[in-house]
Amino acid sequence: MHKRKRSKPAARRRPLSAESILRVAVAILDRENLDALSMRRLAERLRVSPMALYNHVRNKEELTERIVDTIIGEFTSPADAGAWHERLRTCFGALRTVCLSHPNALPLIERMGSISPAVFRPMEAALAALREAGFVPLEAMNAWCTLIGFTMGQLSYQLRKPVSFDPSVAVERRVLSPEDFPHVSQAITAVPDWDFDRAFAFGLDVIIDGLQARAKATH
Amino acid sequence: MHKRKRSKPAARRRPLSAESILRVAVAILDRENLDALSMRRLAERLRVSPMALYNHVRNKEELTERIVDTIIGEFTSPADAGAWHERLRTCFGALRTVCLSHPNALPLIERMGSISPAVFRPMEAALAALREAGFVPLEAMNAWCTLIGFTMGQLSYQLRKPVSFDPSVAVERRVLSPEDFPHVSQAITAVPDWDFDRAFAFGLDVIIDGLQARAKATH
DNA sequence: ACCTGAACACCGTTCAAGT
DNA sequence: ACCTGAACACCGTTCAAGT
Repeated sequence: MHKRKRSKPAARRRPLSAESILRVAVAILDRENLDALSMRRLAERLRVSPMALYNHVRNKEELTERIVDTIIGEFTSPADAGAWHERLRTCFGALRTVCLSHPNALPLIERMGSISPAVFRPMEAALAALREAGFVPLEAMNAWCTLIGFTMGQLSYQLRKPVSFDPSVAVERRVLSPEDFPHVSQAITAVPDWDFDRAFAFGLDVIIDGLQARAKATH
Repeated sequence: MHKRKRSKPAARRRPLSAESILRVAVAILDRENLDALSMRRLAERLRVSPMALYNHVRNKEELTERIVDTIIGEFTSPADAGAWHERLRTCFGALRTVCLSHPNALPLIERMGSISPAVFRPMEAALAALREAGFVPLEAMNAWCTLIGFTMGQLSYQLRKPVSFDPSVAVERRVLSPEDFPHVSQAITAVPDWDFDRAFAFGLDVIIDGLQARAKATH
């Protein structure tokens, strides 16, 4: 018989590893969505029994934490050179870009309980810039908290199920009446082309201006 | 026989209604957690078959959106009087307090796709103050976006599974080495008593300072 | 109009068994 | 050391049936 060696088991991959599991998991997340990421479907994609995964990952929670690590691991710190406020801008801009490249992962990022170096790299870069600006540790931590809160909070809005959050569809559906919400109504007609990039740049400028004023005040 | 009228069916409540369902659902959320909020457990608490719920609520998604509406509905707008920056402060402070009183609901709030007046009340109050400050609609919207992003993003950090996010436990577990993360390490030893209320006040001040500078600049 | 039980198609995970 | 199938205890939801 002319069977080729081991050709039958239908493209049975190289031995399962935490890396391959993680790679396929992120692929499911990016190409489908969060609901599609179940242990059973993941195993199916890897052509393996669901229980095989548990040899490489303790449980689903550990899997999701490692996914978050992998994603945040894509962040690269800004160069040490340049003005501190410029470094802050590129730091949080880069973090935002990473998160935007994996939009379905945001709920996992927001709810991660993990501790890995990856998570602290943006923090380290930001604190370095803030200390250089002259802030004492407490101020630097408060400033970091302001910047990361703003960045992630904006992303949360941007990546929400979009149609329904758009205030203009609320107007169409009559739940937002111009009598009860004059300013909201006026704002959405006056700003028909909402741009999250522009809003992020605006907010970052506002915060950095506020920080700069404080940095000068204490010097 | 001395059966009391209808006393047997074990405290079978008044007829099921969307209100009673919502009330019990929020109770489960507040006293247990998000995982405990399933249609089946909710029905059990209401002493009713799971399917009975579907006479009052289209599906679980509609239920969670109505929960978010109820919670955000607890927000009360600040009075129209006072300086615009003070009104902003009380507005976002009040919103934050509401969210903090239902800590397990934050993931639902962050992922709501709902449109109801409740959701736009804080926005209306903030835009009113911002317009009074002299911002044109686009600026006012950008400023709103900055403030709400910051507020919700901070809450997301504050309400994370706490132990594991605390950087100091990362140090204990050796994943955060002082050599690789000098500034993070220094910051957490220098600031042992982290206070989210203080951090929120700091961030709000920074943002409002930045906005105030802009408001003056254009006048 | 409202509620029910049975059933379906999913979950994550334990366990005993195989190599 | 790694993988498997069967089983358990859950989900949300459909459907046909009851009042």
